[in-house]
Amino acid sequence: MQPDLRFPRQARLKSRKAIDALFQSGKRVHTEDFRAFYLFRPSPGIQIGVGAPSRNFKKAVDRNRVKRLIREAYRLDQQRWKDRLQEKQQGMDLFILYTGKELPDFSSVQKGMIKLIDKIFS
RNA sequence: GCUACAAGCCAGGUCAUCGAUCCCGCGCUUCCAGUGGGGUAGGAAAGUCCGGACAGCACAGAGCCAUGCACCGGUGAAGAGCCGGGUUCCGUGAAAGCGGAAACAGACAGUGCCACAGAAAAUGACUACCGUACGGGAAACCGUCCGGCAAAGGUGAAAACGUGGGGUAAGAGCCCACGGAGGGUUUGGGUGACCAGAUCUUCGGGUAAACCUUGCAUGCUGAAAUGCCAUGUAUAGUACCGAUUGAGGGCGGCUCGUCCGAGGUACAGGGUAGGCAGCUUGAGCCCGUUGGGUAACUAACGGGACAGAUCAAUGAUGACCCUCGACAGAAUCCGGCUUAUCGGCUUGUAGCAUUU
RNA sequence: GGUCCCGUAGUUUAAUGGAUAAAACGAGCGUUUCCUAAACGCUUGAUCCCAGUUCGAUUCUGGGCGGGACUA
Repeated sequence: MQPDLRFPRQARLKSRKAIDALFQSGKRVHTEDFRAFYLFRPSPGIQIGVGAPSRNFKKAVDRNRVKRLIREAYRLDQQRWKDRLQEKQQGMDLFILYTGKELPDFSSVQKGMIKLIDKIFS
């Protein structure tokens, strides 16, 4: 069966308030190139936001590129996240920051995301 | 054909799969899910350096301050932009000319400053030159005092109109000729800056991106503006000021005028920070034809295309082709300027080579 | 998005338009000590970049680059 690869507005972290709360009280996890803030909540579903610091990427073009790669990697692999959440019977808010200094390519972002999942759910 | 310069233009393409956002249609009337179609980064989107539109501030008054601009004409909504012209300077040249550059009002309104060097850096006098007197000496001449003078010397970034002649004790725009510069009056040409000339007069630098003077202009704040809806709290506490004897405020500052005016300021603390409008089609842009203008630009007609997100879309992956892809990402919108930029195309100018 | 400020040795500060750019701390070397510290002496090293104004710019003007603050 064809997996659902859509990435509608509801799946994104939309509220500034929610983002502030996530940064204030969410848990954080690091891998070598990523940092994730996350917060489990009882209501089902997942909302995700992405970011790239202007400290590491001075040009807006590069920041856009990084954010697009992360978003795309999540979109194509979102079933993996949903399955894990299904096991825990919870929903979550998630914010992923790219903290590496070099502009990544798509496959390295994909690998990094898989490491993140393992770290968060282990 | 190659090279250099200038101006203008383009800013990899195609296919497949999976997405995002906006608009239109279908969907059950609306909404939602779903579904079909279409649009979706730039020449600089950048810097925020100028100029506006738009919005708000009760009216947007007077004076002073402050700020900005600074040859003339045109263009345009406007400008520190653009176009044309003038002047000055630079390059080239025998010259005519050609090419380039310029924050280009005033140093004859006033004040300040000009290191080192030099006598002196602005009513100049060290050496030198000249004269009288006195002293010495046979004389040439030397010394001292007083006076004259500003040609010569050296210093410096800059030294007191230049050259030649007359003149004189020695000299000097002191006088004359030619030339240069400033000011007044005036004639002709030009819309004007200015140019050409006449006449009188003056001749001691530089610096205004030093203060300043003159002329002109400017109300301020910026889409986190602003309007509306929703949610929520505390109409509470402490201190000071004030209520017609007026606190405080009225969007650069001060003063005056005028208007509003019953609350204001500080401390501590509490709450909200969600949505809609503004928001994308406008003094618009591009192409073509004709007309006007040296040009910038403009008029008429015909045709064409227009991103609209709001935690923030405009993308990802794969394949193929080629010249192997630079700088770079909209956030209210326009007109300019500046800066970044791989490669390519067109036109013009100059030089070189080749062919006829 | 908007408004504003600042760039001087490795760091923190100075310097009327006059250049040999000053000081403290630091760093390096030396003296002293059995060794270290302290002390003393010596040395090192800078005006963010490009133009312009001026005889002459750290300073004045324009442009660029970099950093920072404020703003519902």
